[in-house]
Amino acid sequence: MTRVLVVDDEPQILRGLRTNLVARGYVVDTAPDGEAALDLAARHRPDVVIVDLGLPGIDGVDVIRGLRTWTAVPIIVLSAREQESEKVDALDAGADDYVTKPFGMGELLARVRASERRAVSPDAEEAVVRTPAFTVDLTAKKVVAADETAIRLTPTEWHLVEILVRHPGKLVGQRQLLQEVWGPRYEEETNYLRVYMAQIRRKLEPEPARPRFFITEPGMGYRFEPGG
Amino acid sequence: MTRVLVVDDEPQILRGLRTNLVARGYVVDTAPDGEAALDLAARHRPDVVIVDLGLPGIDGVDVIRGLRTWTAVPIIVLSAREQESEKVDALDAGADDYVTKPFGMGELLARVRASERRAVSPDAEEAVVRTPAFTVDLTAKKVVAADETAIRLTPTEWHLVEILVRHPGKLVGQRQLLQEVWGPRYEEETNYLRVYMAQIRRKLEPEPARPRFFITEPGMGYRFEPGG
DNA sequence: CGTCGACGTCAAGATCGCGTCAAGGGGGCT
DNA sequence: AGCCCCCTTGACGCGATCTTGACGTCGACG
Repeated sequence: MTRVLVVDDEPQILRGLRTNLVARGYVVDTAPDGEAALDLAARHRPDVVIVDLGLPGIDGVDVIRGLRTWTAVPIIVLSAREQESEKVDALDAGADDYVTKPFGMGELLARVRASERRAVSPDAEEAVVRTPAFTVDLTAKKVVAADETAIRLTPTEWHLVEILVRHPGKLVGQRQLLQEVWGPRYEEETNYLRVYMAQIRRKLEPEPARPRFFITEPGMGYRFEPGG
Repeated sequence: MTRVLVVDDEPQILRGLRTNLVARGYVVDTAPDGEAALDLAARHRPDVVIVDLGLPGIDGVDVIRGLRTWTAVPIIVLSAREQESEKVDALDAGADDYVTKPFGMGELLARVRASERRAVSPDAEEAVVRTPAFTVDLTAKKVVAADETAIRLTPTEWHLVEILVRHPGKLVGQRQLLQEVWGPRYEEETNYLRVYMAQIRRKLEPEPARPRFFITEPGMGYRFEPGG
């Protein structure tokens, strides 16, 4: 399941893209302006972002910069402007691709596929992490306890678990966690981390009061220890 | 140093691209056809490949397929053909980007930069410093004793250890330590250093009273000696 | 031999960060 | 429209960590 965020101020284009993408099996979010786009991106964590440069309010290039402060998600730019300086600015701000309107839907879809392929390929291996108490399947986005029962995680819980599990043994700073899960404006809300780490431990740790796998490093961050 | 492989059958374009890329500090290989391209790619392992679709002999799309059998190197396609089906084929064969001729050099360079940026980010190097008594993992922010037991450091302790370990064998002034850990207003508080160095030695030195690794240079600062 | 400066040690109070609980509100699904 | 789940937010207690001061030790130097 690939989630695509489309940002454009023209309702027709938005509708056209949504229809085509949904028909290909994508899950689609749409945003009419930059504000909504940044907000949605932080909450829904799209796998690909398609953004129009000519937006009301925040400029498209600034949307790209805003995203790039905290995520490496592939960004495809749409634009009616042919000027080379526009393209260079958008690409150097962190965009991955640039398509000029009018564009063919087939081409755009092919570029989306290329973006997906790039993002998924590096970690295709070893998508399952096992511990003595539970198993995390990163591609299926599932957690299974040692006794084979499935464990349900909320989106936010999963997001945290995913980040920690992808860096086994490494300390992940609270800033980084907050930024990646909630967005760059939440770097100070260490409260969230405490609440959610407690919930995660309740669901995954044999003894939530004595964490073996999700270790707190006071004042610094959290660490996932696969060995326990 | 980034190595770029340019594949095109028109000598002028080849020369133009080489000149521009070399001027930007890239190392450039050129190939006039697909055979030479695949051969050069295998031998020189480029970081980015720029390939023209209209090649004599092997088709450009087949060059892409050939590369994709063994490498994930970013591939940028150049082409005079505007047809959408061409673009879709090239992208689905594994290309990352597609630029139609005539193209602006600034745009192409920006797309090369975008490719580079994507490729470099996922690689995080391991920074580990070993001594006979303990091992410091700078990326995981972890210290392990010689007997494999983990050693817990507080944030301040870790900060000090990190600075010293990153300058092995070198003397680090007390001013510098105080400034980096506590801030510029604490440059005179050499007390702090004494307290924390004592704690660090208690945790890491086999004989805290006779430091082997964290050496005091009276009146000047401290030094980390990996050999002990 | 005495003094002085710098360092190591220790202990106690203040502060900070963490885990926990619970209530409120909003959005999605039926 | 109603319900339920999830996210947000605040308060509280406890333990760990930081800060701070005092004291002992050692070596250099006069």
